[in-house]
Amino acid sequence: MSISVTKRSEDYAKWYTDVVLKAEMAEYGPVKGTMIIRPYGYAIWERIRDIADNFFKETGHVNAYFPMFIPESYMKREAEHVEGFAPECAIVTIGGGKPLEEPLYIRPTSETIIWASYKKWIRSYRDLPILINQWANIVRWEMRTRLFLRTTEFLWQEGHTAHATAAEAEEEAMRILEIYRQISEDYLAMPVLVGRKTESQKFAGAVHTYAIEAMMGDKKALQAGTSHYLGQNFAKAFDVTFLNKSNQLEYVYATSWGVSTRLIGGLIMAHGDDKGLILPPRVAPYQVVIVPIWKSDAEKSQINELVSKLTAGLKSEQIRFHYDHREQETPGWKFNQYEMKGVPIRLEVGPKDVAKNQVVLVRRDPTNDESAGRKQFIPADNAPAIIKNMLEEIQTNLFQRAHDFRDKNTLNAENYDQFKELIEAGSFIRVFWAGNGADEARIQEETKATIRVIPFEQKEKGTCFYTGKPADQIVIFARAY
RNA sequence: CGGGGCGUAGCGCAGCCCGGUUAGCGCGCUUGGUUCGGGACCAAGAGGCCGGAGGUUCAAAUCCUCUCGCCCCGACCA
Repeated sequence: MSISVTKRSEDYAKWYTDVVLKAEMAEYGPVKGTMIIRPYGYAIWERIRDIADNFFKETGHVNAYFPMFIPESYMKREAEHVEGFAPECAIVTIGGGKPLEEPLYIRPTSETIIWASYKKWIRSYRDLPILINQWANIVRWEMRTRLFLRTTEFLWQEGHTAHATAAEAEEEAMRILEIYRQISEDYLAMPVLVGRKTESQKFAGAVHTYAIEAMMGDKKALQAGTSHYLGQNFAKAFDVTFLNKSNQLEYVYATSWGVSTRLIGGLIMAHGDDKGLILPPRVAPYQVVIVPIWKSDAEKSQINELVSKLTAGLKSEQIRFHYDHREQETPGWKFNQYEMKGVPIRLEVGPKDVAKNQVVLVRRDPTNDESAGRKQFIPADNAPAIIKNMLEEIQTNLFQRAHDFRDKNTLNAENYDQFKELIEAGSFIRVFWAGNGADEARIQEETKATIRVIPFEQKEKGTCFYTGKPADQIVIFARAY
């Protein structure tokens, strides 16, 4: 294990991989494109999972679990869906040593198997809505993989809801999108653009796809979560009807939505620096790490005494902490290690601190007042309260910095030449747009940039930068992960 | 699937062009001691059929052929 990571400015992709490996978040699995999520990385996922799960429960959703094997015939029911997913599916053809009568798809997403159940569950408008979420792993056979960002197997949650009206389903899709925005911005401190995807970018089988889109440290875009209004597409494919209040048979309206372990990749790239990870306090496995410094046994017991007072205070403030009293590592080694792991606040407790009843505090996040990485001395008795506030400050600071970075790197283009220049410099580009799918494909071909999102907030009208036609919407173009 | 790289100790690498007896280095690991406020030091150890198969040769980590795997860059995608 070398002692540092590749600099972000030297090779961003390498930096990213170095951080994932050296912060002990994940490592490569034996099969190409697979990933072993190590305890530290998994702890972050657990934070995200708990936060999301709470939001879902608060809005009336329940969890369930559907099988990972999907009969081939199910996959093929919805034409657009199978066309979109078939190329990236893994399929089981042998079971118990014998060829199977019907091949089994390993779920790339669970719409089909879930809607086969919904058909059995839904008779009347009184059975609606159904608001189910599942936490699961899924498999998509990607050609090009990267730890957390795109792996062959990944963890996610997928919500699948059934509604009596289009309006209600649309509302649901939007409600979830707003939850995703909050998770991303309020917890991961990762600012996102909220809006709709273009036809070419939408989910296979959806009527429309909504998404949150974030900017990474290299100014590329990351789709961080999607919420789909599926209309009656899956209800028709699986013949799921209900009797409405006027006793008429009608197809059910649907949504589906998901966020995945990709969020962890986003987290890394939104905040990390050349020393490694920087975690927002709200998702950090531990928000505070305490490193003792001692020489003699006498010092050791004094320090332990101070630390136990300290940790009692942290507990009562509900601050997650880790006391690293291992003696085989030196304090300096630990400092670097926890900076790599992005722990928001480090406390040092040594003999000098015992004498003054104080602790040394160092925060991980970059700050404008140059306190970043600088040691502050705080009274031990007030430490929990001070830390409590500082964690909030760190959370806000990280969001603000990421937000400023994105704004600074979001530029307008009036025409295609200007667009090409700006995209080379790497940034989000706001443009008036009146083009079609073919125009979008051509632009992608020529510049590698795609329409990331059509923001909901639309005020102005103008002239399309590409076609020159009058345009009533602004879209965001960028190169994406 | 196209282009590039890499497989030698747990990890990172050297050795390979120019074949030659016991295959090296750094980190990590073990034991003992000294250390500990920014990646400690000393001493003694453990650890490898050089990715796999075949060939050339008196002799192969090294040369040739085939093969497997992984990583990176491009076309598909959360």
